Amino acid sequence: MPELPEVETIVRDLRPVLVGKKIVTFKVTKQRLLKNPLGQFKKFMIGATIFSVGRRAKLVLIGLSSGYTLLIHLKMTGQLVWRGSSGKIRLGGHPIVGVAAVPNRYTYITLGLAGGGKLYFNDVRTFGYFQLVKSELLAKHHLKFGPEPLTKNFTAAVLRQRLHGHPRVSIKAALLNQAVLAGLGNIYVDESLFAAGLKPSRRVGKLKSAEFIKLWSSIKQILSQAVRTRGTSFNNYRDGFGRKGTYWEKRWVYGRRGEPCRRCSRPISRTVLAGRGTHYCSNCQR
DNA sequence: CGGAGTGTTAGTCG
DNA sequence: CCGACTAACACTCC
Repeated sequence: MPELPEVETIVRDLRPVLVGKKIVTFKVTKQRLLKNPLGQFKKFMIGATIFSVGRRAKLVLIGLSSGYTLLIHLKMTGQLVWRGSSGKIRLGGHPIVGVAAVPNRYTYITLGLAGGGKLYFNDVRTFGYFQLVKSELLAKHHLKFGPEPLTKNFTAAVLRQRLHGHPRVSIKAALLNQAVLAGLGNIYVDESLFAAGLKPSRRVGKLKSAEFIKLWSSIKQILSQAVRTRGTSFNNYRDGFGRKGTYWEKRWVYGRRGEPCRRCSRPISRTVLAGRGTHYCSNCQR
């Protein structure tokens, strides 16, 4: 599930309940999900206090008083669920159909917090990971990512400059590349390209100046709308406040193969590009 | 039952 | 450099 808008939603929901809490236990039942030795996690997490919860690209960043930052990548199906001592739940990530309780059979990591709250990491496909990085090295670690599309620094000129190094790549593959631009995934690339009127297979080097500008504004518009609607949810996902992510209902092309285009009524096409299911309108997108 | 498809990313091969 | 493909894994849908 999680692309930029979903991770942003998760981070905003979890921040108020996690900041200021001290970690007292750290339990793992699938060590493959840890990118550092278990001993390091125990050493730098247990006893540490959480002082920040943030996001970079699709990573959740949890700043610790031990001088380390915990990086959590949810990949396809990762989910973070917080349960307070009163039993209140907040969660973010992929909904697991029919599995509402935590912990459950997909819970692989549990953080115990002072005061009785717990943070659970569930992951059906187990592609996600936890990684500890020294906070002072975080900036260096983040160099591999392109700019954040919802910040002021992200101008049309920046987008053009980032894409410039990949002239022969399809615009879809380029936008999926986190080194070009951080945070877009399969859904929002398809949606942004529809909004920009660009065929996903268009080569970056063939885009005109006006098309870069249209693409830039489309990316910003689609992503900010998705953040406002708390992201996209398949199935019956609900967040900890009982609300749904509703971008799914607003989508233009993703997952609409064969359905009439909302703009011109011709059927939405689906192909495979850059190894991903790709949805577009062959009439509205050129 | 079998095959296609699923929100990510790192890696290999040609 | 670049894209096609695969692998990591578990599950749903048709």
